[in-house]
Amino acid sequence: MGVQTDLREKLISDYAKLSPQMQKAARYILDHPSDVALRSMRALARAADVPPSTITRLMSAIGVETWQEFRDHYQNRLLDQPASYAQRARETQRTENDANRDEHLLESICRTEIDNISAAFSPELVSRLIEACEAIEDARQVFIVGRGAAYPAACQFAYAYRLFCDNGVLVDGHSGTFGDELRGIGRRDLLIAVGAKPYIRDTVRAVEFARSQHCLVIALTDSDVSPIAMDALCKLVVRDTSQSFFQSFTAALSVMQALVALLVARGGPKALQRIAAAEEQLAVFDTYLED
Amino acid sequence: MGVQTDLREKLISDYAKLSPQMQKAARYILDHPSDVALRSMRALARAADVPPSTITRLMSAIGVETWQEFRDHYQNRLLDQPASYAQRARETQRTENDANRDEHLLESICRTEIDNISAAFSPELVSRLIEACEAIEDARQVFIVGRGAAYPAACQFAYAYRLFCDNGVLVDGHSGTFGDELRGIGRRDLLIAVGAKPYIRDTVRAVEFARSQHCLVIALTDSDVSPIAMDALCKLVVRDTSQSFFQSFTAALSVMQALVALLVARGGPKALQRIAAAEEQLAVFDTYLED
DNA sequence: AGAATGTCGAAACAACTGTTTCAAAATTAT
DNA sequence: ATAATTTTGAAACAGTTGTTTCGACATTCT
Repeated sequence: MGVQTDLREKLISDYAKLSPQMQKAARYILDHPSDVALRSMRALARAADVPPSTITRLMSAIGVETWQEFRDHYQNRLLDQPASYAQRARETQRTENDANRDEHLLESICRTEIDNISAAFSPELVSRLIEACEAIEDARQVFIVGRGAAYPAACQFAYAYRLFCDNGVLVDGHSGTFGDELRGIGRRDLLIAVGAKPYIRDTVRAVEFARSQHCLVIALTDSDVSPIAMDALCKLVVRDTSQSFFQSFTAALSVMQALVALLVARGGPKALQRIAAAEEQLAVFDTYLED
Repeated sequence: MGVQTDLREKLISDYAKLSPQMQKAARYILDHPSDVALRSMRALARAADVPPSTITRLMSAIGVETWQEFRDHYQNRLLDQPASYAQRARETQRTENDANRDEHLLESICRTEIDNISAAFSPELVSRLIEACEAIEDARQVFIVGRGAAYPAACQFAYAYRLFCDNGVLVDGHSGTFGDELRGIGRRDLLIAVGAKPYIRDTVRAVEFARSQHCLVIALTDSDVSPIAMDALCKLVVRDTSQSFFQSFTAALSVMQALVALLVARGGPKALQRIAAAEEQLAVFDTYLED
């Protein structure tokens, strides 16, 4: 065969020279290559939020005669690339060098992560999540605490939550001593505490302090008998099983994100409106890069 | 519905009971499964030398409502995805209108998250992860930057990395102006940048600055043409598909954790030794709660 | 300022999609 | 052989496909 240029590479290299709309289309194609092979052009255009004509224009822009040609290329790629499981199995049978030891590790990490996530969305957890939502909606102030490896999950929730509610406080100790942010916590408030074994003193102390002030607690932790979950109104127990030395906080993060999604969904248009306002404010601060 | 019947098996078991023309069609399908996924029904009929109506009749004969359903099944098999989570997610969204709307939402979030994770551990990403590892091992200093919603993922990596390597620097702007930590960055160093659309200016600037100082970049982002991935040594592209308004950083976090696990595994006993030392040091500070 | 250029999306197009209908043909039972 | 039944493919269908066209809009240049 002649010069079989890889259209994907072409798309990347020409990307900068394309018009904004074409970039949008090109980007979607790069991010969803299998859609090109399996779906129709119009369906792809719809998914990429672009009129069909943009796709056609993109074709001629990258020197492809017709969509059919482009699609064929992607279909062949899909067929050439053997089913990944089969491929991996073959590689496994080769001599055990370091490279496929790494691959094995990653594969088993993947499985574990998926297990952790599906466990986190079990029916029981789902109903507890809804309870958690109701508690958050009723709270005056929502404090979020998570130290060490649990900090990212806490942080994630606090960031998203603050985009549509102004009563969220992340207890991270950045403003002086840790726990400073908890001053004034009381009966009508709520503390969301995140942490798994080994439990960090600060987190446990924060929970105990909150309880002493009659503040309700939602615990996102690794066990029903975790010190963080003591006397909690709502215990969100997730797995942190991991192949490596460290615990995995993937499930915890996922649950945090789900909690946010639930709150927004229940908040209705009012919540969306607040998010829009928050984004506008960020735009004023020139936070984002415009296209 | 819930029963994941393999249509191929069904075709074989029912083969004897089919009419001659249908057998002809069934036989072609069994011999050319990828044609089902990639070509149109009429094209398939033409190739099997059978009128289109025979295919339709075959569908109802094996208890399949529509050709679309049949084709979807084969497409998913081609993609090596046991089930089309994304599509089912769409279906659940349609039927939701009741009080169990929350449960439906959570269920579809779960599926999307699992999809994102499995995509993040595809063979291609796995080999890129190993490349990333090598780059990290060779680097003098490792800077990690991630703003906004990407901060937790960056934070996670930095925290874990610091437990067994002392050349990691989290660029978070806590110590004065953002980017201050980048001073002195150079040829032998490495920057790990995390971010998805909408891209935050600070992150892009950090990447550009690093590049200008001839520092290598590893990008953990949502597209090959993301501004963060420009000229990156290694592009770790993960999905951030989400049911809610916000992007999901679950896959990004998971990849970060996997990177740490890989580094530790490759580091051998020396790495474990350093972790032990770090833990001991934390114990001295009375960080953890003992049992 | 106005002209030239590039970009964009709605509409129109013929071709093709998956499906249904119906009468002819082939098979089976009587 | 004749009636009853099944099997078959052409034709018609409404909807969708990929592509082209054209006027509106925005941007750049003079």
